[in-house]
Amino acid sequence: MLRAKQTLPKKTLSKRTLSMPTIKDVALAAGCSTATVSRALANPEKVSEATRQRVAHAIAEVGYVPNVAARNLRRAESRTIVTLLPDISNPFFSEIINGMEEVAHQAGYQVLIGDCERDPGRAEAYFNLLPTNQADGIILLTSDIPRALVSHADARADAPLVMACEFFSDVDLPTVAIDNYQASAHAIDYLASLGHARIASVSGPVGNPICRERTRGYHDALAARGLSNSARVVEGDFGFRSGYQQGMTLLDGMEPRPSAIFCHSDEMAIGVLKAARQLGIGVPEELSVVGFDNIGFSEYCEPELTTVSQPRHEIGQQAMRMLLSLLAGEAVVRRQTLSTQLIVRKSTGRPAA
Amino acid sequence: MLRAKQTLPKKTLSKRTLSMPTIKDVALAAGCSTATVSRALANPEKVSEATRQRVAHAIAEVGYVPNVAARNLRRAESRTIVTLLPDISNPFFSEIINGMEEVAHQAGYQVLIGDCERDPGRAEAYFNLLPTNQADGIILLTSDIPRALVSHADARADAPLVMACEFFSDVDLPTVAIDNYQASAHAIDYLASLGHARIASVSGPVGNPICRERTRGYHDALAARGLSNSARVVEGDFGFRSGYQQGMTLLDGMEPRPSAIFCHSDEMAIGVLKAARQLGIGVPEELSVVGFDNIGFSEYCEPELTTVSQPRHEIGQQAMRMLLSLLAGEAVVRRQTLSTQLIVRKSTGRPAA
DNA sequence: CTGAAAGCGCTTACAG
DNA sequence: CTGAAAGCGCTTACAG
Repeated sequence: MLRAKQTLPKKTLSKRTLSMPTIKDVALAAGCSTATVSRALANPEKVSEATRQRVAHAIAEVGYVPNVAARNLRRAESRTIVTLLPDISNPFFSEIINGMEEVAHQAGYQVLIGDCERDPGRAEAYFNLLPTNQADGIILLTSDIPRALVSHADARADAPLVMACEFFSDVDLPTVAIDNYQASAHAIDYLASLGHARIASVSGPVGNPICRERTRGYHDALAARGLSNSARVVEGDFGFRSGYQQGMTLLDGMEPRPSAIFCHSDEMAIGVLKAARQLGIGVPEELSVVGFDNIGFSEYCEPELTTVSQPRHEIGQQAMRMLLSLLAGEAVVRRQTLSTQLIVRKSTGRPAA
Repeated sequence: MLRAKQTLPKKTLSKRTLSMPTIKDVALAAGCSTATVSRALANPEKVSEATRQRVAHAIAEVGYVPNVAARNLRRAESRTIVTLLPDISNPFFSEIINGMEEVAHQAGYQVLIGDCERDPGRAEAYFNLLPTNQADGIILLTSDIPRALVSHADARADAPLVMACEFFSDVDLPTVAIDNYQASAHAIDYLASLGHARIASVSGPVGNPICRERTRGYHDALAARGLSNSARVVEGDFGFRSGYQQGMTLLDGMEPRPSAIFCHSDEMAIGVLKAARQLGIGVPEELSVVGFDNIGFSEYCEPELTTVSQPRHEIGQQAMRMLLSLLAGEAVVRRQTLSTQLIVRKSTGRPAA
């Protein structure tokens, strides 16, 4: 009888030949009820040693694999976490995602990556996975989503929502991030200590709270050095092109020209590098440039980029841990701040004399 | 009675207050059976106009959203496609993924991104989603998976498996890709036509079929020009660092030094650029460099990179269309070849006289 | 065109 | 420690 099971058509990827053994088959083979098989799997301590053994053998014998769809339906969960990000093509996010997947997989969860780039409707579509149990929680890597999706209620209740890197100015969600104010102030301070007196900045979108924080740090650090007069901030969108364009604005138009530029992303800093090159401005002799994020490319551009490094892998891990704790109904430190590091490479130096 | 429904606790993301209306609620409100509601949704042509109307109103009234888990269990499908890729941090893939998501979402499918980088066991884990209906199909963006996962049976049957960009040397899966042999030969030809006689190459992993194709194109193109004697291929892994290292090997060690280097990826080409810079070798005056893929960086490195562009968005779209056709049981053109384009920028020129 | 009923594969009080 | 039974929310022959 058990032998018969084994002569089933060989498993292949074609649907036709596919008919997976169910919990019923296991129960039959083990000589117990499906309830007991289920328990042996989910709560082994509630099943006698002997039964557990028989079930284990039976499972191996028939080649049983639980049907997750059925389990999820019954348990009203999906074991899926979605992470919403603004742009999947930005390599900044990939290491964060790796960190998230690491802890998710270990806990038996999947992560679904939701790219919101094109269309704000996508964020809503992903949020709609929650009430229908198609997703158990969401990690937001962007604050740029329709405001209506997130409310104060979500912040107060045990909503399965975690922010990573970013935050909302008006809703206090559980968050893991760096101290953007400090990191920015520190970069400016480093530039000032080198002797720079005209330090400009290419910000990310000004509506973005973390960019505001960074710009606040920028202004305060300048003020502390008595350099406020030379402050100049232009707005980019984190991408190469906007860095190039705004680099042109700052370097071609302004008089006197800034001797240093602090950018809110490496891509923009690399765009600034290109603008400088095109204008024949030497980096770092005539211009210092600082980026943000320490993406892989920052070591391979010319010159190698000085940049603020975030612990991306760890951010991903912590954010996922936080979310899983929330799902488990555990108490959670609602605000985790990880430390950054200024990585000094070749794009910064003393200003020309 | 219907009014009562509307005073349910306001929807929030917290699970506690969550109790979504089901098809039963709709049936009640519409005064018909659940079967009819189901039909009105799935096969409206089987339901009378009047009933359809009542159902539509009832759905709006109670705020019904189908429970996808239940539907999937019943239909034995998941409406999820997984795409396996070697390394999520490589920006080459993001545009392909965008293309896939575009057509998937339109057809009511999700795409689950499976990063296989770390651990070959991950590929197997993703394949295991198939027989349990947690995924309906797989698009492979890598050929570097355990051999046992894919067999001839899969190629012959209507297995829901599609290859994009890559292919297996011994299993003929439905594939959408470029002609790597031609694209490579064409790049070499371009270099030769510029006057280069010593053209080296930094290949991707030599076990990779597409790299073999490219190397074959490289050799044949050299042979056609009588340049076989100077052929030299070193192996990289597509990443920046290996490009830099192998660039050093080619430029620092060899005598006579190659005057042009063809790389199997932009990242490696950018690594070669860095090696040349460090050795004081001018590009393109003393060395021409060609990359592959036309990633975003390639326009922002110094000098801007000449590279082979693949229609990444379209590859993603076509691969997904092919897979959905397979799932629909439709006939499919099993081999789609999309065209490439050599984008000439600043990293190539005539060799020094 | 419509409804009653069975069933997808699991889990979980409940009773013993 | 174990089993019978109900139920998660849908879909789909089957019969009318």
